[in-house]
Amino acid sequence: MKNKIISLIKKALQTCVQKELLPAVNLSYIEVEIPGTPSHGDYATNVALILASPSQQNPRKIAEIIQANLIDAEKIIEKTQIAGPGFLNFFIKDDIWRKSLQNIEKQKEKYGLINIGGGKKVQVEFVSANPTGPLHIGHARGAVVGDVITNLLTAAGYKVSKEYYINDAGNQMNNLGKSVLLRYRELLGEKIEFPETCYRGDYIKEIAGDIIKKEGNKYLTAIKEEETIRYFTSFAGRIILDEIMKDLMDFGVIFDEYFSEKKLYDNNGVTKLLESLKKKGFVYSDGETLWFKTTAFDDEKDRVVIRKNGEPTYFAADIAYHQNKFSRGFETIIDIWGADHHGYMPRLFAGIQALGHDKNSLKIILVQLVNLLRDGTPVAMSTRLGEFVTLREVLDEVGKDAARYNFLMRRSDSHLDFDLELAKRQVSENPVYYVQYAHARICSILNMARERGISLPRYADIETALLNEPEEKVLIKLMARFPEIIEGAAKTLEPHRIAFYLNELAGVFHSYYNRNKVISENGTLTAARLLLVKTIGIVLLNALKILGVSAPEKM
RNA sequence: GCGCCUGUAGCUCAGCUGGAUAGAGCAACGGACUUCUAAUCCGUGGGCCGAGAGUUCGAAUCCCUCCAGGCGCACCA
Repeated sequence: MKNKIISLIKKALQTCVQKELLPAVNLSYIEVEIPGTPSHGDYATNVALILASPSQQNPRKIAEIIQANLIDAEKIIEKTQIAGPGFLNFFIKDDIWRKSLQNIEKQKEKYGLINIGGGKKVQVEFVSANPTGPLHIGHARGAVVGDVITNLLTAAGYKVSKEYYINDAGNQMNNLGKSVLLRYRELLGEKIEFPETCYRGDYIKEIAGDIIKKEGNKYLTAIKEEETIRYFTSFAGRIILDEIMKDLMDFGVIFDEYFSEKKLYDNNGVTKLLESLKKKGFVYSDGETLWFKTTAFDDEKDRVVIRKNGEPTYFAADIAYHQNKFSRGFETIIDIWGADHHGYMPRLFAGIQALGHDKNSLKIILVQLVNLLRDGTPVAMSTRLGEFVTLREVLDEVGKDAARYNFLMRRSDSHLDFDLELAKRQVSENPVYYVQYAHARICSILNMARERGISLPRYADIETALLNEPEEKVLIKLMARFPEIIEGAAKTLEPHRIAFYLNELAGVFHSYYNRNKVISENGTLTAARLLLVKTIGIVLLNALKILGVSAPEKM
C-alpha cells in the first residue's frame, strides 16, 4: 500500500515537471509516513516541504499542485488533504483496506513474506562462544537476536545460513584442558595448586570424573603432559560443546553450520593467506613478529598476526575465517558480537578490505551486555571463576518463550539489566503472554463457532462492509501493514519492531473483543467477524513464528 | 587520556533514518466477569526527552560542547 502511494506521488511529480509547474529536483527517495493521529489520514508525505526551498514556492502551494496532478488510476483514494505547513495526507478507501483480508486468507502462513532479498545469500554468525563452559545469560541475548535476524531476513527473501564459529584453537582451550587435568589429579588424591588462569566451575570436576570413569588413572603416569592436555582439551571441549548445542536447541536456536577454528589451519591455510597478503603489501615483518597494516584502512594502529613465539593471533585466524565465508558465496555476512568486542571492529573491517571486499558486505551488530542482578544487587559473571547464571537455569526458571520475548522487547544496543529474581516473579506478567493470549482467544472463538455448527466463512462469502467498527478498521489497517513492518525490521536488522507490532495488534484485538461479540444472532455479521478474527490469528501466528515464540491454542 | 554505546513518565522501554498535540507496559488509584477464556478490558493521574548552544519552515531525532553510567583501548579471545 505504501509503495502504491509512493509511486502515485512519483508520477504526479513527473507530470508537474513536464507541465513546468515545478522545477526538476532529484529526490533520493519519497518519504511517506504513517501519521500519528488518524485525522491526518492513512499516509502522509512531506515532499512539498522538501521541495519548498529549491523551487522557491510556498509549501502549501506546492502541495496543491501535486494534489491536482495525482492520478488515482486504481481508485484507491477516498480523499487527500493539505494540512499543517504543507503535508499532503492520503485517506485510503475502507473497501480497499478490507480487501487486504483476502490477501491474508489466501497467503495464510506466507502472509508477510516479501522479496526484497531476491534470494541473495547471507550468512549470520552468532553466539560463537568458545567451548570452555556453559552458555550464560549474556550469550542468550546474542543467540535470540541472531536467530530472529535470520528469520527476518528469510522472511524478506534472503537465503540465510546460521553459523556458529567454534573458537577451539587458542589459549583459552589450552587452559580448559589444563584445568581438567588438575581436577583429575586432585580427584585421584594428588595435592594441586590451581592457577588463576584456569577454570573453576564445578563442571570441570564432572568432566575430570568422566575421564576417570572411562579410562581410570592412566594419565597420572603419562610422561608427555602436553599430549595429555591436548587430549583433555578435546575431550572436555566436545562435552561442553554438546551441552551448548543442547541448551541452544531448547532455546529454539539451531544452527545450519558449526565451523571449527582449527579447520582454518588445515593445509597451512592461515599461513598461505598471510603470504598472499604479504605480496599485496598489507603484511610486513619487523624481524620478530608479523604485522598487518590495518592503519591503511583507518585502524588506529597496526596489528600483530604472528607473535614473537611464532603463534598466529586470533585476528590472523579471523581474517582467514572471513575470507572463507566470502569464498562460500555469501554476498553479505553479518557478525553478531557482544558490545565488549566493539574495539575489534576497525581491525576486521580493515582485514576484509585488504582481501578486496567491500566494507558494506560485512555488517556487525553489537548486542549490548547484559548486566546480571539478583534482587537488585549486581552479580559478577565470569566463566573462569565459575560464577554465572547459565542459559539452562534461565530456561528452567523463566521458560523459552518468556526469555526470548524479554530480549526481543528491546533494541540490541540498549543496555539491559537482567534481574533473575525479578524475571522469575514477572513470569506471569511477561508481555509475551498478552500476545499469546490473544492468539489463544482467537482459537477459542473459532472453536466455539465450529461447535455451534457455524462453518468458517471465506472472504468471498462475507459482506465486508459490515466490518465498520472503529476497532475493526484499525485492526485491518494494522494487518495490512504487516509486510511493511517486516521490511523495516529486515532492512534495519531490528527484531524488536516485530515484538512491538505484536503487542499493538494484540492490544487492539483484546480491546475489540471486550467491546464486541464475534458470534451473535446476526449470521452475516458473525461471518464477517469470524473472518476478521481468523486473519488476526494468522498474522499473530506468522509474527510469533519469526520471533521463535510459540502460539498456543489454549492457555 | 582516546574511542564506542546509553540517558525519554516513579520503574522497564518504544518513538518508523528531520515532521503535525512525545507514546506503550509495569507500578498507583477507581470501575467491568449471568458473556466467544478477567493471563482481558475501561477510566484517572504522571514529562525541562541528561544540560547548554547551533543547523531550518520544523529537532527526542542531525552538528558541537559539557555531565552521568556502561564497555573497550593486547603479541587474550
